[in-house]
Amino acid sequence: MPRRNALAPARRPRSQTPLSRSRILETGVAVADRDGIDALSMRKLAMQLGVDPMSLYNHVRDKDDLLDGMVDLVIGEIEPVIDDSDWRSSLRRTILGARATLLRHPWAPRVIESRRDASPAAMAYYDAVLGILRQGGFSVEIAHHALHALGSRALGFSQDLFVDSGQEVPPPDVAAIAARQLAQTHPNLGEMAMAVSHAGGLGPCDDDTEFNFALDLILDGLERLRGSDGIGRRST
Amino acid sequence: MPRRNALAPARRPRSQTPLSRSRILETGVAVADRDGIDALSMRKLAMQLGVDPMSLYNHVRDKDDLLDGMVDLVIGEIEPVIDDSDWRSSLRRTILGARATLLRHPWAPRVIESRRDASPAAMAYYDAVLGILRQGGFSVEIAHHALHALGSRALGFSQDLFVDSGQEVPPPDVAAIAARQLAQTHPNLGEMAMAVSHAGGLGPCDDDTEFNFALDLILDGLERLRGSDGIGRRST
DNA sequence: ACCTGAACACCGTTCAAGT
DNA sequence: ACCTGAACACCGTTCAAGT
Repeated sequence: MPRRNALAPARRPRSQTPLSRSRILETGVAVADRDGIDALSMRKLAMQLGVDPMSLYNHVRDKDDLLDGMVDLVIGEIEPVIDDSDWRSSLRRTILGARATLLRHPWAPRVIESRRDASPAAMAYYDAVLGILRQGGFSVEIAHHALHALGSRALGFSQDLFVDSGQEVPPPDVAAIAARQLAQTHPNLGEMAMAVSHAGGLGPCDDDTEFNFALDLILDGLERLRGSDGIGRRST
Repeated sequence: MPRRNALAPARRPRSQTPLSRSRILETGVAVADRDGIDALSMRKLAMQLGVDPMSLYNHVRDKDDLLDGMVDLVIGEIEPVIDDSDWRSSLRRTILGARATLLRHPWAPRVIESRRDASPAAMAYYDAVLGILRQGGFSVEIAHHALHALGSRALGFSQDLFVDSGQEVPPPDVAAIAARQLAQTHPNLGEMAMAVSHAGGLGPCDDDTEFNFALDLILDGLERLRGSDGIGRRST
């Protein structure tokens, strides 16, 4: 908790410390962490800093530049794990570390996906990930494919479509009824809903479990391609 | 091209055909296809329909409801391929079909990711995908994991972080210089940039190639788990 | 050099009034 | 029942003026 006053209500119209790009970015991250990214407007950020909205534009080109900087700050928090003994555990621990970081900034995934170019911190991170793969014996080509195959998972998140997070877990009996009704129109979804929760009802999925399952699936697949040159893949 | 007048400039202040939810949704899709999703405002959509902005609210709860409906329309275009002989090719062809559909609506992935709940069409699609897996011999548990592991890929897209699409391809000599300069600060990225394009320079990645690589990697991994109950997975 | 006030051109949406 | 005009409460950003 380094930024002591970042979240305190702006009591004085003037700020005591002079405005700076990094102060703006840090406050932006703090506001987004607290209120969500939709609540982050240039005007509100300025108010938080005790400053006129237009003053921000002396340190930040526009809102996109602000978001670029915030993303860079967050990705910069990630610390790649380099453990020369084993590419697989190095990469796995690195990615789970990235995941832990991004979980502290729930708004980050969506903003990261909307960026056009990789920020300096993202470049450094990807360079480290590539380094782990090359060190582990992957060809340049396969390492490149691997990065694409991991996609956002390389940074520790997966855009879960139609997420049920934030939805409350219904009591088992209600869930069972819902699942049965669902099965009438969508038998396979209904069956799944029935089976997903141990109680036999429709419960929310465990994000961490699913993330780890998919990550291991991909890492296993990559291990099988290690040492090959990436040529001659089957296409069914 | 069924909607003859959907894109014609609104010549008359009144529309001849009465407003309806489906006419609004179809026009919304058409406008987003043509101008991008950022250009789609309630006001602009109303103008396109030759109608007062507020009239839309008689058929659509709010903008989120509009986007929900547009997503439902697009996902409804996808036709799952059911070929009982082989789960793998059924699923593969289904997903590549979804991909072809979404490529016609470049705005859709981002909007899909922002939806809270699965639309009716999405429910039907996922039910079909689950059906393919169950028919193919997967346990409910593994089929469920598979859906999560596929993530957005089940719908035919992968959110490529920091995409270089839309960027022009530099001439080989310029690319080579850029790659060499990149290598000074980021050796592994530089090496990759050097190797990616056949000409030895930094070129844009082939989205289709990468999508297929990752899809096959996942399908291969799933095939290996087929028939198991999903219990007893290793965690490194 | 940095900050600011007023202003511009947009948003989504409410609400009361029309037909 | 459906449509509308005016209005509200927001946006990001330009620009000329201040210090």
